[in-house]
Amino acid sequence: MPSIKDVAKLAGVSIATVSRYLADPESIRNKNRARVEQAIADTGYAPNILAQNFRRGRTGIAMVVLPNVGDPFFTEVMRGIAEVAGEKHYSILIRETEMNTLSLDEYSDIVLSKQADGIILLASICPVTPPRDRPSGARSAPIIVGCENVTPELARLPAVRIDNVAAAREATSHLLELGHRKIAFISGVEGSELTVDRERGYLAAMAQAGIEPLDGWVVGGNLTMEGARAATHSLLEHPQVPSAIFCANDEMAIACISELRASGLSVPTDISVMGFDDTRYAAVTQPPLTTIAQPAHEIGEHTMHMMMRAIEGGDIGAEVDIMPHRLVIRESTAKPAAGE
Amino acid sequence: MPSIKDVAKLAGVSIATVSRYLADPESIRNKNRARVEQAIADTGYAPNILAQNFRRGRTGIAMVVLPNVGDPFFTEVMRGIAEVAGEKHYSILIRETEMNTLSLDEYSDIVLSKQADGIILLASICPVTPPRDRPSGARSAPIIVGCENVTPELARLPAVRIDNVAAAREATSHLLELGHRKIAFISGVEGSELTVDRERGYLAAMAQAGIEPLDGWVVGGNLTMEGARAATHSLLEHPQVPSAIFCANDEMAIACISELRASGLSVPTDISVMGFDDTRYAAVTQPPLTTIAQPAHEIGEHTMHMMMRAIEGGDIGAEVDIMPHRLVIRESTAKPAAGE
DNA sequence: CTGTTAGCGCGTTCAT
DNA sequence: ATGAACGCGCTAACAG
Repeated sequence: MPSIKDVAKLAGVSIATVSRYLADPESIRNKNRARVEQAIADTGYAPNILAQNFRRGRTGIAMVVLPNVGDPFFTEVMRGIAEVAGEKHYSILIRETEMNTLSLDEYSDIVLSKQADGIILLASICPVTPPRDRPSGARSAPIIVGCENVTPELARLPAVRIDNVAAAREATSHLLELGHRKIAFISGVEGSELTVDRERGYLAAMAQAGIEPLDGWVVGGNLTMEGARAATHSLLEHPQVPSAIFCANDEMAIACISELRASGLSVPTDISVMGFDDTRYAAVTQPPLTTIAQPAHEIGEHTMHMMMRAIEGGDIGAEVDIMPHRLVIRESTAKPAAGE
Repeated sequence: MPSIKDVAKLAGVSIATVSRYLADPESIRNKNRARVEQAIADTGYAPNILAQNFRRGRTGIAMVVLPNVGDPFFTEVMRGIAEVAGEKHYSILIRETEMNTLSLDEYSDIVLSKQADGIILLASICPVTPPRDRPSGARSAPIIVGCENVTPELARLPAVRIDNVAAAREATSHLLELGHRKIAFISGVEGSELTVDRERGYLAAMAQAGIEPLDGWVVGGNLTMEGARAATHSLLEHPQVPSAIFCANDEMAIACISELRASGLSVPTDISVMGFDDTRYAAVTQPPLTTIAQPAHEIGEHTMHMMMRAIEGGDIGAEVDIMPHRLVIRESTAKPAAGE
């Protein structure tokens, strides 16, 4: 592994000249540039990024923490992140947290120990660990919340997301306008603000229509297929089986429909199902899913832009970037069956 | 940001002692250990991983290169990789290549420049760039092929995958046994061995049944939904519309079914559709998908294990780890309609 | 424009 | 068991 020193020696210049060439080839004399280029070719030299990063005190890595890499919505957000990251030669490091939630302090340690320059939280749960007392002068690490605010503690962090309350309210209203009154809600991960917000929107719409959801109509689904299956079952065993089910994401809606079908029910004839996210599966599901579209890719792009501004020194305070959402009506929702 | 020096000063010991404590807390005297621990707590010290890596000459990162992060099959492989990586404190860096294929040399540079300790190629295309002449003594970087062999040039690389030829042959045979004779194949990415292998399996089964596929029955789908849509269209416009379509992955099968439905055809009554991968969507699709199951998670685990062995010095040669596959019959395939 | 020098934080000899 | 000193590869300050 040739180092900058080998190149310098071979080219007959100092290592500083080579270093300058690397930073800006135009900054050295033509004559030397030619020799350096030749030496680089001859030695097969590639700069040691480890050393570069060490010297610069930065990693060029943004860490993305999310509950579930498999969710197509998150995937699309990640794509947006990766796209703008790539332009600026950042890499992104994915960390799937699933249930082992880290505290904010642990995330800070990650940045402080230079594993990453900053952290993007995608709808992940941060337990309510009170920030440890830090020695004075410890700058907090750049942390940006993508998609959703999570625990209340994070509410003051910079974020890029849609207005979940409003979106969930619109979704519920759509069902209401169709004539449904027995509307259930399969929520997300216990304790996440994302869930709280969407549930709040659901409850608000119901309240506005003068309906009080029965006990058992709001059930946790963990944003996963497995969770949604169990939730759907419990809904079907409810004394008042709902005529419409609003799922907090598409993933659950797909599993919900599958489960309904397995129970001999047809969608939307017997039960309407509504999703959230508008992932690429929403349109190909049978029946195609009525859902709330989020601009996933753009959310990712905005998040990473904000992150880079934060890394590169700008204090971005607690800026919150609210992105637009959109109700997409397809075929999984319809008027309730007569008699409902 | 406190450094090891600050801790040493506060504890009244040398930095070497602190360094030893970090490597093995038992290796220093009780008295000193207590003082070091206290000093670490007081300063809020966390080792600078950038410096550690620089010193050790390794990144602790494995780079995963794949064409499409959104594909649930790859996602599951990545999960397997990440799982075993995490146990050994490796991180994984995802690089989506889409169409901008890198040459093997460029991958080598990535490792040589210490962006990563090794590279895992997941069904990505490597263009046929002849390896650049390297100065003597340049060790080749650890590269492992997960899932599929890609270009013929990579055939000699260590790999973890199923027997794609055999699997595709079984899939096709299943259709044949049902009574189909007009069987089409929507293949993957042009130029990838993965495609070649599955196509070879398809052709072998057809040949064995004494059928020669018509021109236009084998059409590229790029492994994406968009590609599959177009491919399905072209199949429907074929003078001899097939009675069964074998898709090289589930993603395409799902889009294919959706497209068929949009054209007023029903699956499997009018046309049978067969997938490949058995992702988690396969079971919830309507109708549930007949497909070939690959042990995605295990493929990921094996791949990462192999990678770690390679990084940690063992020469693993061109070891190939063939994993088992399984035909999963669900409801998207059936006997052809009468008259076919 | 170029070379010399210092030092980033850590692991690792060598002494002691 | 511990401390002093060196160097990993590179960039940045300064002097020329």
